Amino acid sequence: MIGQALIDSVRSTIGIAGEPSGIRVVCAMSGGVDSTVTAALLKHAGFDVVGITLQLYDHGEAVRRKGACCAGQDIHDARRAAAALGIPHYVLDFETRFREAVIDEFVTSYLAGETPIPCVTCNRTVKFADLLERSRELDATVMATGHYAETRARADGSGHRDMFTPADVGRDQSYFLFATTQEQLDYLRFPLGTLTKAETRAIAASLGLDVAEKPDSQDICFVPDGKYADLILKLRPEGAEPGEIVHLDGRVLGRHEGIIHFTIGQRRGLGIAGGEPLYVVKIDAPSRRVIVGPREGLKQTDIRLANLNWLGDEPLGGEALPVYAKIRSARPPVPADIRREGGQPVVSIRGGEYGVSPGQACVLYEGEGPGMRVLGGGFIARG
RNA sequence: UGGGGCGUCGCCAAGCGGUAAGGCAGCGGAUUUUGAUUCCGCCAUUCGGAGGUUCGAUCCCUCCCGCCCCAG
Repeated sequence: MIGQALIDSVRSTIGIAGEPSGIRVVCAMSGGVDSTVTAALLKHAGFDVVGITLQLYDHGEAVRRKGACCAGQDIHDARRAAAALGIPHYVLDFETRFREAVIDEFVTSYLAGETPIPCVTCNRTVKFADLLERSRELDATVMATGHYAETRARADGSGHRDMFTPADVGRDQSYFLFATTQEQLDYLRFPLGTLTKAETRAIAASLGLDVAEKPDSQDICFVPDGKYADLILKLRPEGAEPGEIVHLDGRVLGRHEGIIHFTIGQRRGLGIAGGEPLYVVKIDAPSRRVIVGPREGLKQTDIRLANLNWLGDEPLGGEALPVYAKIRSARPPVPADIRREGGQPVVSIRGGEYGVSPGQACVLYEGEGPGMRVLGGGFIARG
């Protein structure tokens, strides 16, 4: 059952004055628990909900996969959930767009010796650009997704919204949302941001949703069995160019079957036994070399960012601004300073960080602890 | 073929008479809307080979095999 308090919370999250039935909300439905509950909450709160599911990649091989999304079984789940909720539902074929914007970039990035983060790419292109445009075409006032993050209207009456980390810190997905522009943020809503995952599941169960027990998604959605390298090799066989594994001190320790198999900070899979564990410290794409060294060799303080999405109140200048920076999804933000240096944003991690991988995201926060404001972020650049 | 040293899991390495530590690598699992990291678990009935001494040997003795070093 859904109580009045929860309904009020959902209405508050949407934050649009007026009768809910007169407010159209497009809800992105992946077929998973989170987005299904999001749609259900919106419906129960009285909004004019339209469900949209994107078909993103080949639906043949992913039909029975656990933890996938946006293909095969998940689309059926979404459609069925929408029918059960009594809301209109559309499935949009975004396969071509997804392939060009997300998969191709993913492959190119790995071949360049970087470690891409496709979830961010997908959010900033397919979901929050293309899908959002469709949502506007459908005359929706806002678009909602099942992400765990919060947005709130800015108190200055500007109509803009700020993004914050969610109530369930363990499920914080702000790391994957850093590239959301101010304009997109103003249009987006994340109704689950005030709930915990456990509460979401409980709501799904109490509403008798079929997806209540569905496993969480994990791994890269478009990679069938976790073997992302197989996908790259299928599309670009040259990714299998072997190369040398070289120690920081210059010794050649062995060979590898392609730089696409490695990411900075990686320890396992090197197949090299020594006195102490070795980590990938650097990947040199042109020479196909994978440089390894002790853990201490991973330490880095200055990080240059590419494609900065800045959500702060004041423009970022040459003066250092204290922030908290998060360079990987499963680690808390750490104290840092950000400034522009010759136009390019540079983040200085005060205590240094280990395993800074080009291609990954460096997300910036204001303050620390629960409910941190997201100041945007950028992709970690090489060098 | 004079002298000395060494040979223990794929790699490194303890044990030196009482019934095989540990690290690395590997494998499996947990965690994770990316890749990683991290954590947990597994991983030598056997100590180069053959004999001998002993209640009992990887540890002592003998011989053989294979490396390494110093001399030549």
